[in-house]
Amino acid sequence: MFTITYKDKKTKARIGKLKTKSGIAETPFFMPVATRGVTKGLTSEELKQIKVQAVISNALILYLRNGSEIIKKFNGIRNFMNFKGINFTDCGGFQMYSKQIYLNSNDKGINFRNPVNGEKLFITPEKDMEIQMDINSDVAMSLDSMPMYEHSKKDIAEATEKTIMWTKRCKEHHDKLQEGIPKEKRQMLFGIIQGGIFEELRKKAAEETIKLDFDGYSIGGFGLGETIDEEFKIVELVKKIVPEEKPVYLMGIGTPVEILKGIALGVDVFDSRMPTQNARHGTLFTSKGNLKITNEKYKFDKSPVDEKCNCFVCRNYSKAFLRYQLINDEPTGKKLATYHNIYFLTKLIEEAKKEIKNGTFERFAKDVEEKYK
RNA sequence: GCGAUUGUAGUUCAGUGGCAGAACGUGCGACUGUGGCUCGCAUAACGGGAGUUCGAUUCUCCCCAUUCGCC
Repeated sequence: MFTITYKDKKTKARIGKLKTKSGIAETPFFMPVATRGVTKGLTSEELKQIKVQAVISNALILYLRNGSEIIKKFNGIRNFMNFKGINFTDCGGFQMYSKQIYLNSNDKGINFRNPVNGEKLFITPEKDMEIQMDINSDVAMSLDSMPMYEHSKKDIAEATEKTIMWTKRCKEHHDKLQEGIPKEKRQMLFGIIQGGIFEELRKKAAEETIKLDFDGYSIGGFGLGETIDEEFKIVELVKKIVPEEKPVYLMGIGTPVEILKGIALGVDVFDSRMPTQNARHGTLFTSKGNLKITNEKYKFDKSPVDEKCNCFVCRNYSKAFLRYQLINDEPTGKKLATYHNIYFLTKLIEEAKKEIKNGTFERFAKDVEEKYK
């Protein structure tokens, strides 16, 4: 299911192949978010053009508007959105972070308010597995209880315990739902490891989760206020516990610097709404660092967003054009900005892989980090 | 020409005899496992002149401009 093909000599970086029922993706890779079955602004054909290998949609959000029910009739999201790469689904535990829909939770599951019709929804680990099976993604996530960064250590410890409990229930129910399905046609399941920035909590969560033998392991709960050092100290710790031959997914992380730091520690999969959201709000990745395209200084600038970028936006459009469309809230401006940011990140990781094969990855990662300071 | 009306940020409008407000715009920033024509901060104004008053953007007069009506 996961094989490592190259290993960096100086860092823990590695290249691998993740084999799913819909095909193979080469790790490490970055997944744009496709929460409702679409990456805002981009068609599946454009994702293919950019060579995006995988996207991640959201089981809970899809369920709220009957998406999972509709998708089931299509035999899965692959047919529904016509994206022929790998489809991940997020369980929706992260939506405990959303004050708009989250109500409360207990040991059995999570109460959400469906904003569409005001209905109360109780999501249990079992229910969540069923929704993700309906969506028929290639890789599903176990349901976790999302701890808030600002919560007390006691609260985070409780959320971590609850997550471990739910993770077990997810695994058992998921196995049951797939009984009789040949292994190569099964949906994979990743277990989410929580624990905040506390080493002993993360350690315990990681140890308990790996006992259940998941197809991969997800590190959740970052990008919410902790420092980069706090974050990667924990990533390093979790990586020491997870067996080397299992893929590791650092959930929600998507800045160029953090992705490269993750790769250096042996993380294989990333996702984030940051590149798409930032694009819509006018912050673009470039080979020289972040560029705020809406700044007045680009008003008459005929040059492309990034001279070194080969994406179709940079080959065909000027900064002035992109700025003008973005400050006027033109959907096409947002689309082009999104295209560029996703292309940039995807390409960055492709370059990182070449550098790993060359044995020059460490230096490459340092250079990029310098530019994003 | 006569009568009336209104002049406050770039725009549309509040308001006050004693520090002048909003919205939108503009500028800058933020955004990390949903999302927003999102969020945060900043910017900037009393048409001109005279008078009354301790003090006028506010009251009075004149001028200029606006809008409406009438000839």
